[in-house]
Amino acid sequence: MVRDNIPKGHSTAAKKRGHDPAVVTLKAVAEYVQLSPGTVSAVLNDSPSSRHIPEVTRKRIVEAARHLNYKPNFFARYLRNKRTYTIGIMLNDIGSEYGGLVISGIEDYVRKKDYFFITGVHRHDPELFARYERMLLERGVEGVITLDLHLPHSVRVPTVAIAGHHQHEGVTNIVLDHKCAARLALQHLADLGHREIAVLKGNPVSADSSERWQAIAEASQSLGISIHEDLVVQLVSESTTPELGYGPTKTLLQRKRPFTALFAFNDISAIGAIRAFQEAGLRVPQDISVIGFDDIKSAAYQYPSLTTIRQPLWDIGQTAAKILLARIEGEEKYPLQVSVKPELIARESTAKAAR
Amino acid sequence: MVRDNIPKGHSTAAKKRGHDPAVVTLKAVAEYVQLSPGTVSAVLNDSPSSRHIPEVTRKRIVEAARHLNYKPNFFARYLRNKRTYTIGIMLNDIGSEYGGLVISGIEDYVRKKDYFFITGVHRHDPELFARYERMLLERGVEGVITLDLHLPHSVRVPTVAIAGHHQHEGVTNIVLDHKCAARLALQHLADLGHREIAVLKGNPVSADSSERWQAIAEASQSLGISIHEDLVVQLVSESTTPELGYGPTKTLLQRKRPFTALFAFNDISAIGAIRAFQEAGLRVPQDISVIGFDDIKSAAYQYPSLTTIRQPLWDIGQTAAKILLARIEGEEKYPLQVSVKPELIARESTAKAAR
DNA sequence: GCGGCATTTTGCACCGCTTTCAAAATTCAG
DNA sequence: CTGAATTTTGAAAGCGGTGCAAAATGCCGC
Repeated sequence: MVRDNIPKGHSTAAKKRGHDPAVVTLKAVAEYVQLSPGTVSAVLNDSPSSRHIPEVTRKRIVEAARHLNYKPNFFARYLRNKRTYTIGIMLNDIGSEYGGLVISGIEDYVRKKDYFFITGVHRHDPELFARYERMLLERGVEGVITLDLHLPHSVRVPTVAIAGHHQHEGVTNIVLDHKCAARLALQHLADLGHREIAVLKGNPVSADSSERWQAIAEASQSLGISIHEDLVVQLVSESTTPELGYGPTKTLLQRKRPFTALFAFNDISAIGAIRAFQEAGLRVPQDISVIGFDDIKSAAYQYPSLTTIRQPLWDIGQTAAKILLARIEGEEKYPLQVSVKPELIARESTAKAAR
Repeated sequence: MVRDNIPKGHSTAAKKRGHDPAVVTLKAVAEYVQLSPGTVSAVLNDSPSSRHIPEVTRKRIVEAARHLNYKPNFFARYLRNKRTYTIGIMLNDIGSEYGGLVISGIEDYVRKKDYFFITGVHRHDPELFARYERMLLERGVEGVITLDLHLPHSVRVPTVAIAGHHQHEGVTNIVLDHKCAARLALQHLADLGHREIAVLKGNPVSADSSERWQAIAEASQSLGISIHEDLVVQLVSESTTPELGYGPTKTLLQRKRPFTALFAFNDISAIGAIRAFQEAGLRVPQDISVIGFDDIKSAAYQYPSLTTIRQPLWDIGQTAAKILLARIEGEEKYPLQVSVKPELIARESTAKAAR
């Protein structure tokens, strides 16, 4: 497996512990231009106290800094300024399309504002959450965005909770309009003639599970569709792969209660559900219609392509970042809650009810 | 959309610039126990110089620290120790299953060792790479793992390049045995009677593209299968969704040259390809066999489930982390290259050739 | 009661940068 | 040519820790 080893002439971590002459400090620049560090610092930061520094000196300093390739030490600088221009993102898992889309929206915005982000992976485990919360704060994040998390308490920096439902001090919740989502989905199924509808209910550790289920229950009532308890299955896995929906759908089929449509908790579980149906010899959508949730990119490329309730995930990320950075930059007003609208994306996985 | 705004009594970033009395410093602990900061530091770090500190004092200090909830300031500490216990991960995109699996392997290992990781998102864009390289180094990463990247130069900290093919100073490359992979895939197809095989060739920005194609070309030769140039399509999108393979497969079909099997660059493009085939009225695997690459979790839940060449992605992440942390902890020997073996996972998307 | 040794504890310099304040240098009015 | 006004620069404190040389304290026997 291993092809080759070579010994290196110098150690790495050990080396750094002393003074590394390769790294250019402010003092080095100051010596180079024969001025004091204070003056150099003032010029390079264009600080108010540098108002009176003559143009020639200024230019001399700037050029020396460039020439020596001076990079201010991030840590030393923090010690004075208490700024890191960094936000923390607390998410379930790094490999899911859901999280990927949201982060992409966040990244795009914070990059434009010259901020950086670091991630903590909670995996819905309170201990992991606590660990990463500590690490993010230790590293000076100036704000936090959480994804799909029941925040146990408010964090000591400004926070935006995507899919957050508990109102903590200092936290903005960004939530989808679940009532609307449920209505869109169930109306769509009802219009196609479905009356016996099964539901994959989210794992309680997922932040949206309870609200979404609530909304489905209400909407089904008002549409006069009753959802039999035998047709409701709770997702139990914490996987972010189709496995999430595969097992529970098998369970559902075992119950032998007939149904013509399935409303899955999200697209990824819908994909697993379709797999389970097809293994059972049921065709989607001819025998069973399936509707997902989220509209991840893959949904459109499944066969059959997935009808789903779209969440504007990228925009949600963007919005979260925008609100957070505004607060970090001193804005004192912030929304307690931002509600976003879902959209029905009708594709191939839903069709007229068989009967 | 916005539900409510409230004004806050105090600003955030501004507040931090002064001295925040809420945060417990070493000095505060020292005052509390009526000892000097030096003594407290020595005890809390269990440093060699604390040898002579009596057990009672030691206990008193430790308890005070716990009681006051003292947390050493990460930045101040760095300034002395030059340690961050943090590695950087440079990856294409945060929402892909491929990257997710690798990171999961990395995370698992570094967490056990009490390290932390921060990510940079290069999106195969040299400018973005440079930007995030700077930011990671600025923030004191002690090592870097790159994923699916043509590293333009060696980094000034220990580096492990997953799917790295260029030998840079101080870099360990972890590579898959592509010859073996190509042989496994083509032999499998040949055994099923396929002779006209199409290939989705990776986008050149992907690190493995060239080696993989090379290996396929060689293996096909030695198996006596010739791959016609009309049956080779280059992936051009930089998407990490099935879209990646969908368009190119349409192109392939337009060329009208018959084939019975497709070897996709990876699973995600294979999924897009299958979609394209099915839209064209071609059944997989009855009309066309499709084989993917990577064995991401979703592969098993597609319909048809995907035959693929498995890369042990989680293990690769784990191995990368292990090698990197060993170097950071002072190990001077390290492998220049680690080669890992692929595996054929035969599922439903491949079958006997139609003719 | 005191020197001498061992045990505890304390200053202090430094990591690299920012910022204030005062001093030095220069210019200018009279 | 003097003194004030203005421009330019430097010295120093401090952010929060670490680590070491040196000081303070305690304890022993004589």
